[in-house]
Amino acid sequence: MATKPRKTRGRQKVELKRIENEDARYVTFSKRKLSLFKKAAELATLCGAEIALVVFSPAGRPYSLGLPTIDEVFRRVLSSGPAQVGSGMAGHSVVNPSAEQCSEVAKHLEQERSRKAVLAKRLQMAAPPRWEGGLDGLGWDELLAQVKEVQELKSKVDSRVGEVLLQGSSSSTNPIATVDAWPVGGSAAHPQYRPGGFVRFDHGGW
Amino acid sequence: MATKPRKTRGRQKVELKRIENEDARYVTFSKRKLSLFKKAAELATLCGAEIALVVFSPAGRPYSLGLPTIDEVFRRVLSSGPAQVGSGMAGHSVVNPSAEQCSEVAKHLEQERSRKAVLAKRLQMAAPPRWEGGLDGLGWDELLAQVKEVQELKSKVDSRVGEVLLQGSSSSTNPIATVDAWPVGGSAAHPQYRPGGFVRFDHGGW
DNA sequence: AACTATTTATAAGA
DNA sequence: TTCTTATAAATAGTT
Repeated sequence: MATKPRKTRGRQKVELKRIENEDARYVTFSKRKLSLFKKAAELATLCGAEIALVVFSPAGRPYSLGLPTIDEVFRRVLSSGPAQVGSGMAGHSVVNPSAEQCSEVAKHLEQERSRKAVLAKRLQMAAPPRWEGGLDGLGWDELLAQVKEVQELKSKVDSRVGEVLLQGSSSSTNPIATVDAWPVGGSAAHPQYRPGGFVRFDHGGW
Repeated sequence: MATKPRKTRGRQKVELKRIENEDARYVTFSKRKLSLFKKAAELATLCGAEIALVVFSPAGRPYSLGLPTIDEVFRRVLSSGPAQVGSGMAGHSVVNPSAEQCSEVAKHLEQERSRKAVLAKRLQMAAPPRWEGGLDGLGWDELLAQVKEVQELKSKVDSRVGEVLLQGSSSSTNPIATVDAWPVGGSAAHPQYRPGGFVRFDHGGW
């Protein structure tokens, strides 16, 4: 009988060098970024590891993930116990922090919050910073600060994204969330919150 | 004939929750951390993405990866062109930065260097910071600063680690490098540089 | 640390 | 971009 005509060649072994074809590079970036975040989230959940991950797309768009949440780290510092990190954010116990500790943390949180507000506005006003061009005027400290701010701004949603990524197991028909660190266009790319489900961000292609 | 006695049960589907058995958790952490870093390095190489990744082990040991190098980012900012990131650090062209830009960057680098020296010493003196306990006295800013410093301190070696990870393809018999963000014991865990090869860090088991 | 049987990730193609 | 399919890789459980 005739040789069976394969529908695809299956996964091909790929050379570890820059993908020159732009379309292919974009597609690969999207796919691999997603699974990288997924793997990171899995590592955090399975092993109780803390993870911070920032990825800049070839076009300069930032994506970030932070586990656990900033606030959660705070609680852990307060409780200063061995504290379970493992199963996501669930089941964490705060062991009666002293009044002094509380005010200390409250102060920090307050500072962070106001700084966030300022920077959030600034980021919305300014064109999205890119690695390609437009960074000439910035010093290293400013670059780092910007990355840091992005992480902070996104930490909350990111932690939820982490949960979502973990839910989306092998057989996922679910849409899986990715994070766009800041609004890309003027209005088209705002995050869409879904009450009972997960947080999804449009990221304008990639 | 008799049923073939399987040597192993093969890979088992695993539940996405904290691994309670300590030994298994450590082993899994080691394995998965390695491949996470590998995947990150691959994404950077294949798609020209910039990546920063920090992982705290369940015991609080930090591992980090930064692609490309801090210095490289600097050069890219200077040249402010589209700049190729793809194939690692190779083939990058600096397009004649102005004298003003040079001194600007030199200043920043100088600052970073002195801060590094100070913090490197401090980190060596102090017990390795852990998420579990011992962080009560630190504010959020200090925590972040510490993570940041770690990233900076390791950026150079990390970029090399990235290269090594990429070389170690499927059939790797090569030892593969991991990064320990700071010396663990008093003297036992210093990085071992190998001129022509790669950088390897002992990380005390995991 | 090495070994396999399986599960996952993914390169191509549609 | 999303779905499919064949194959490359990652990895859980053992030794």
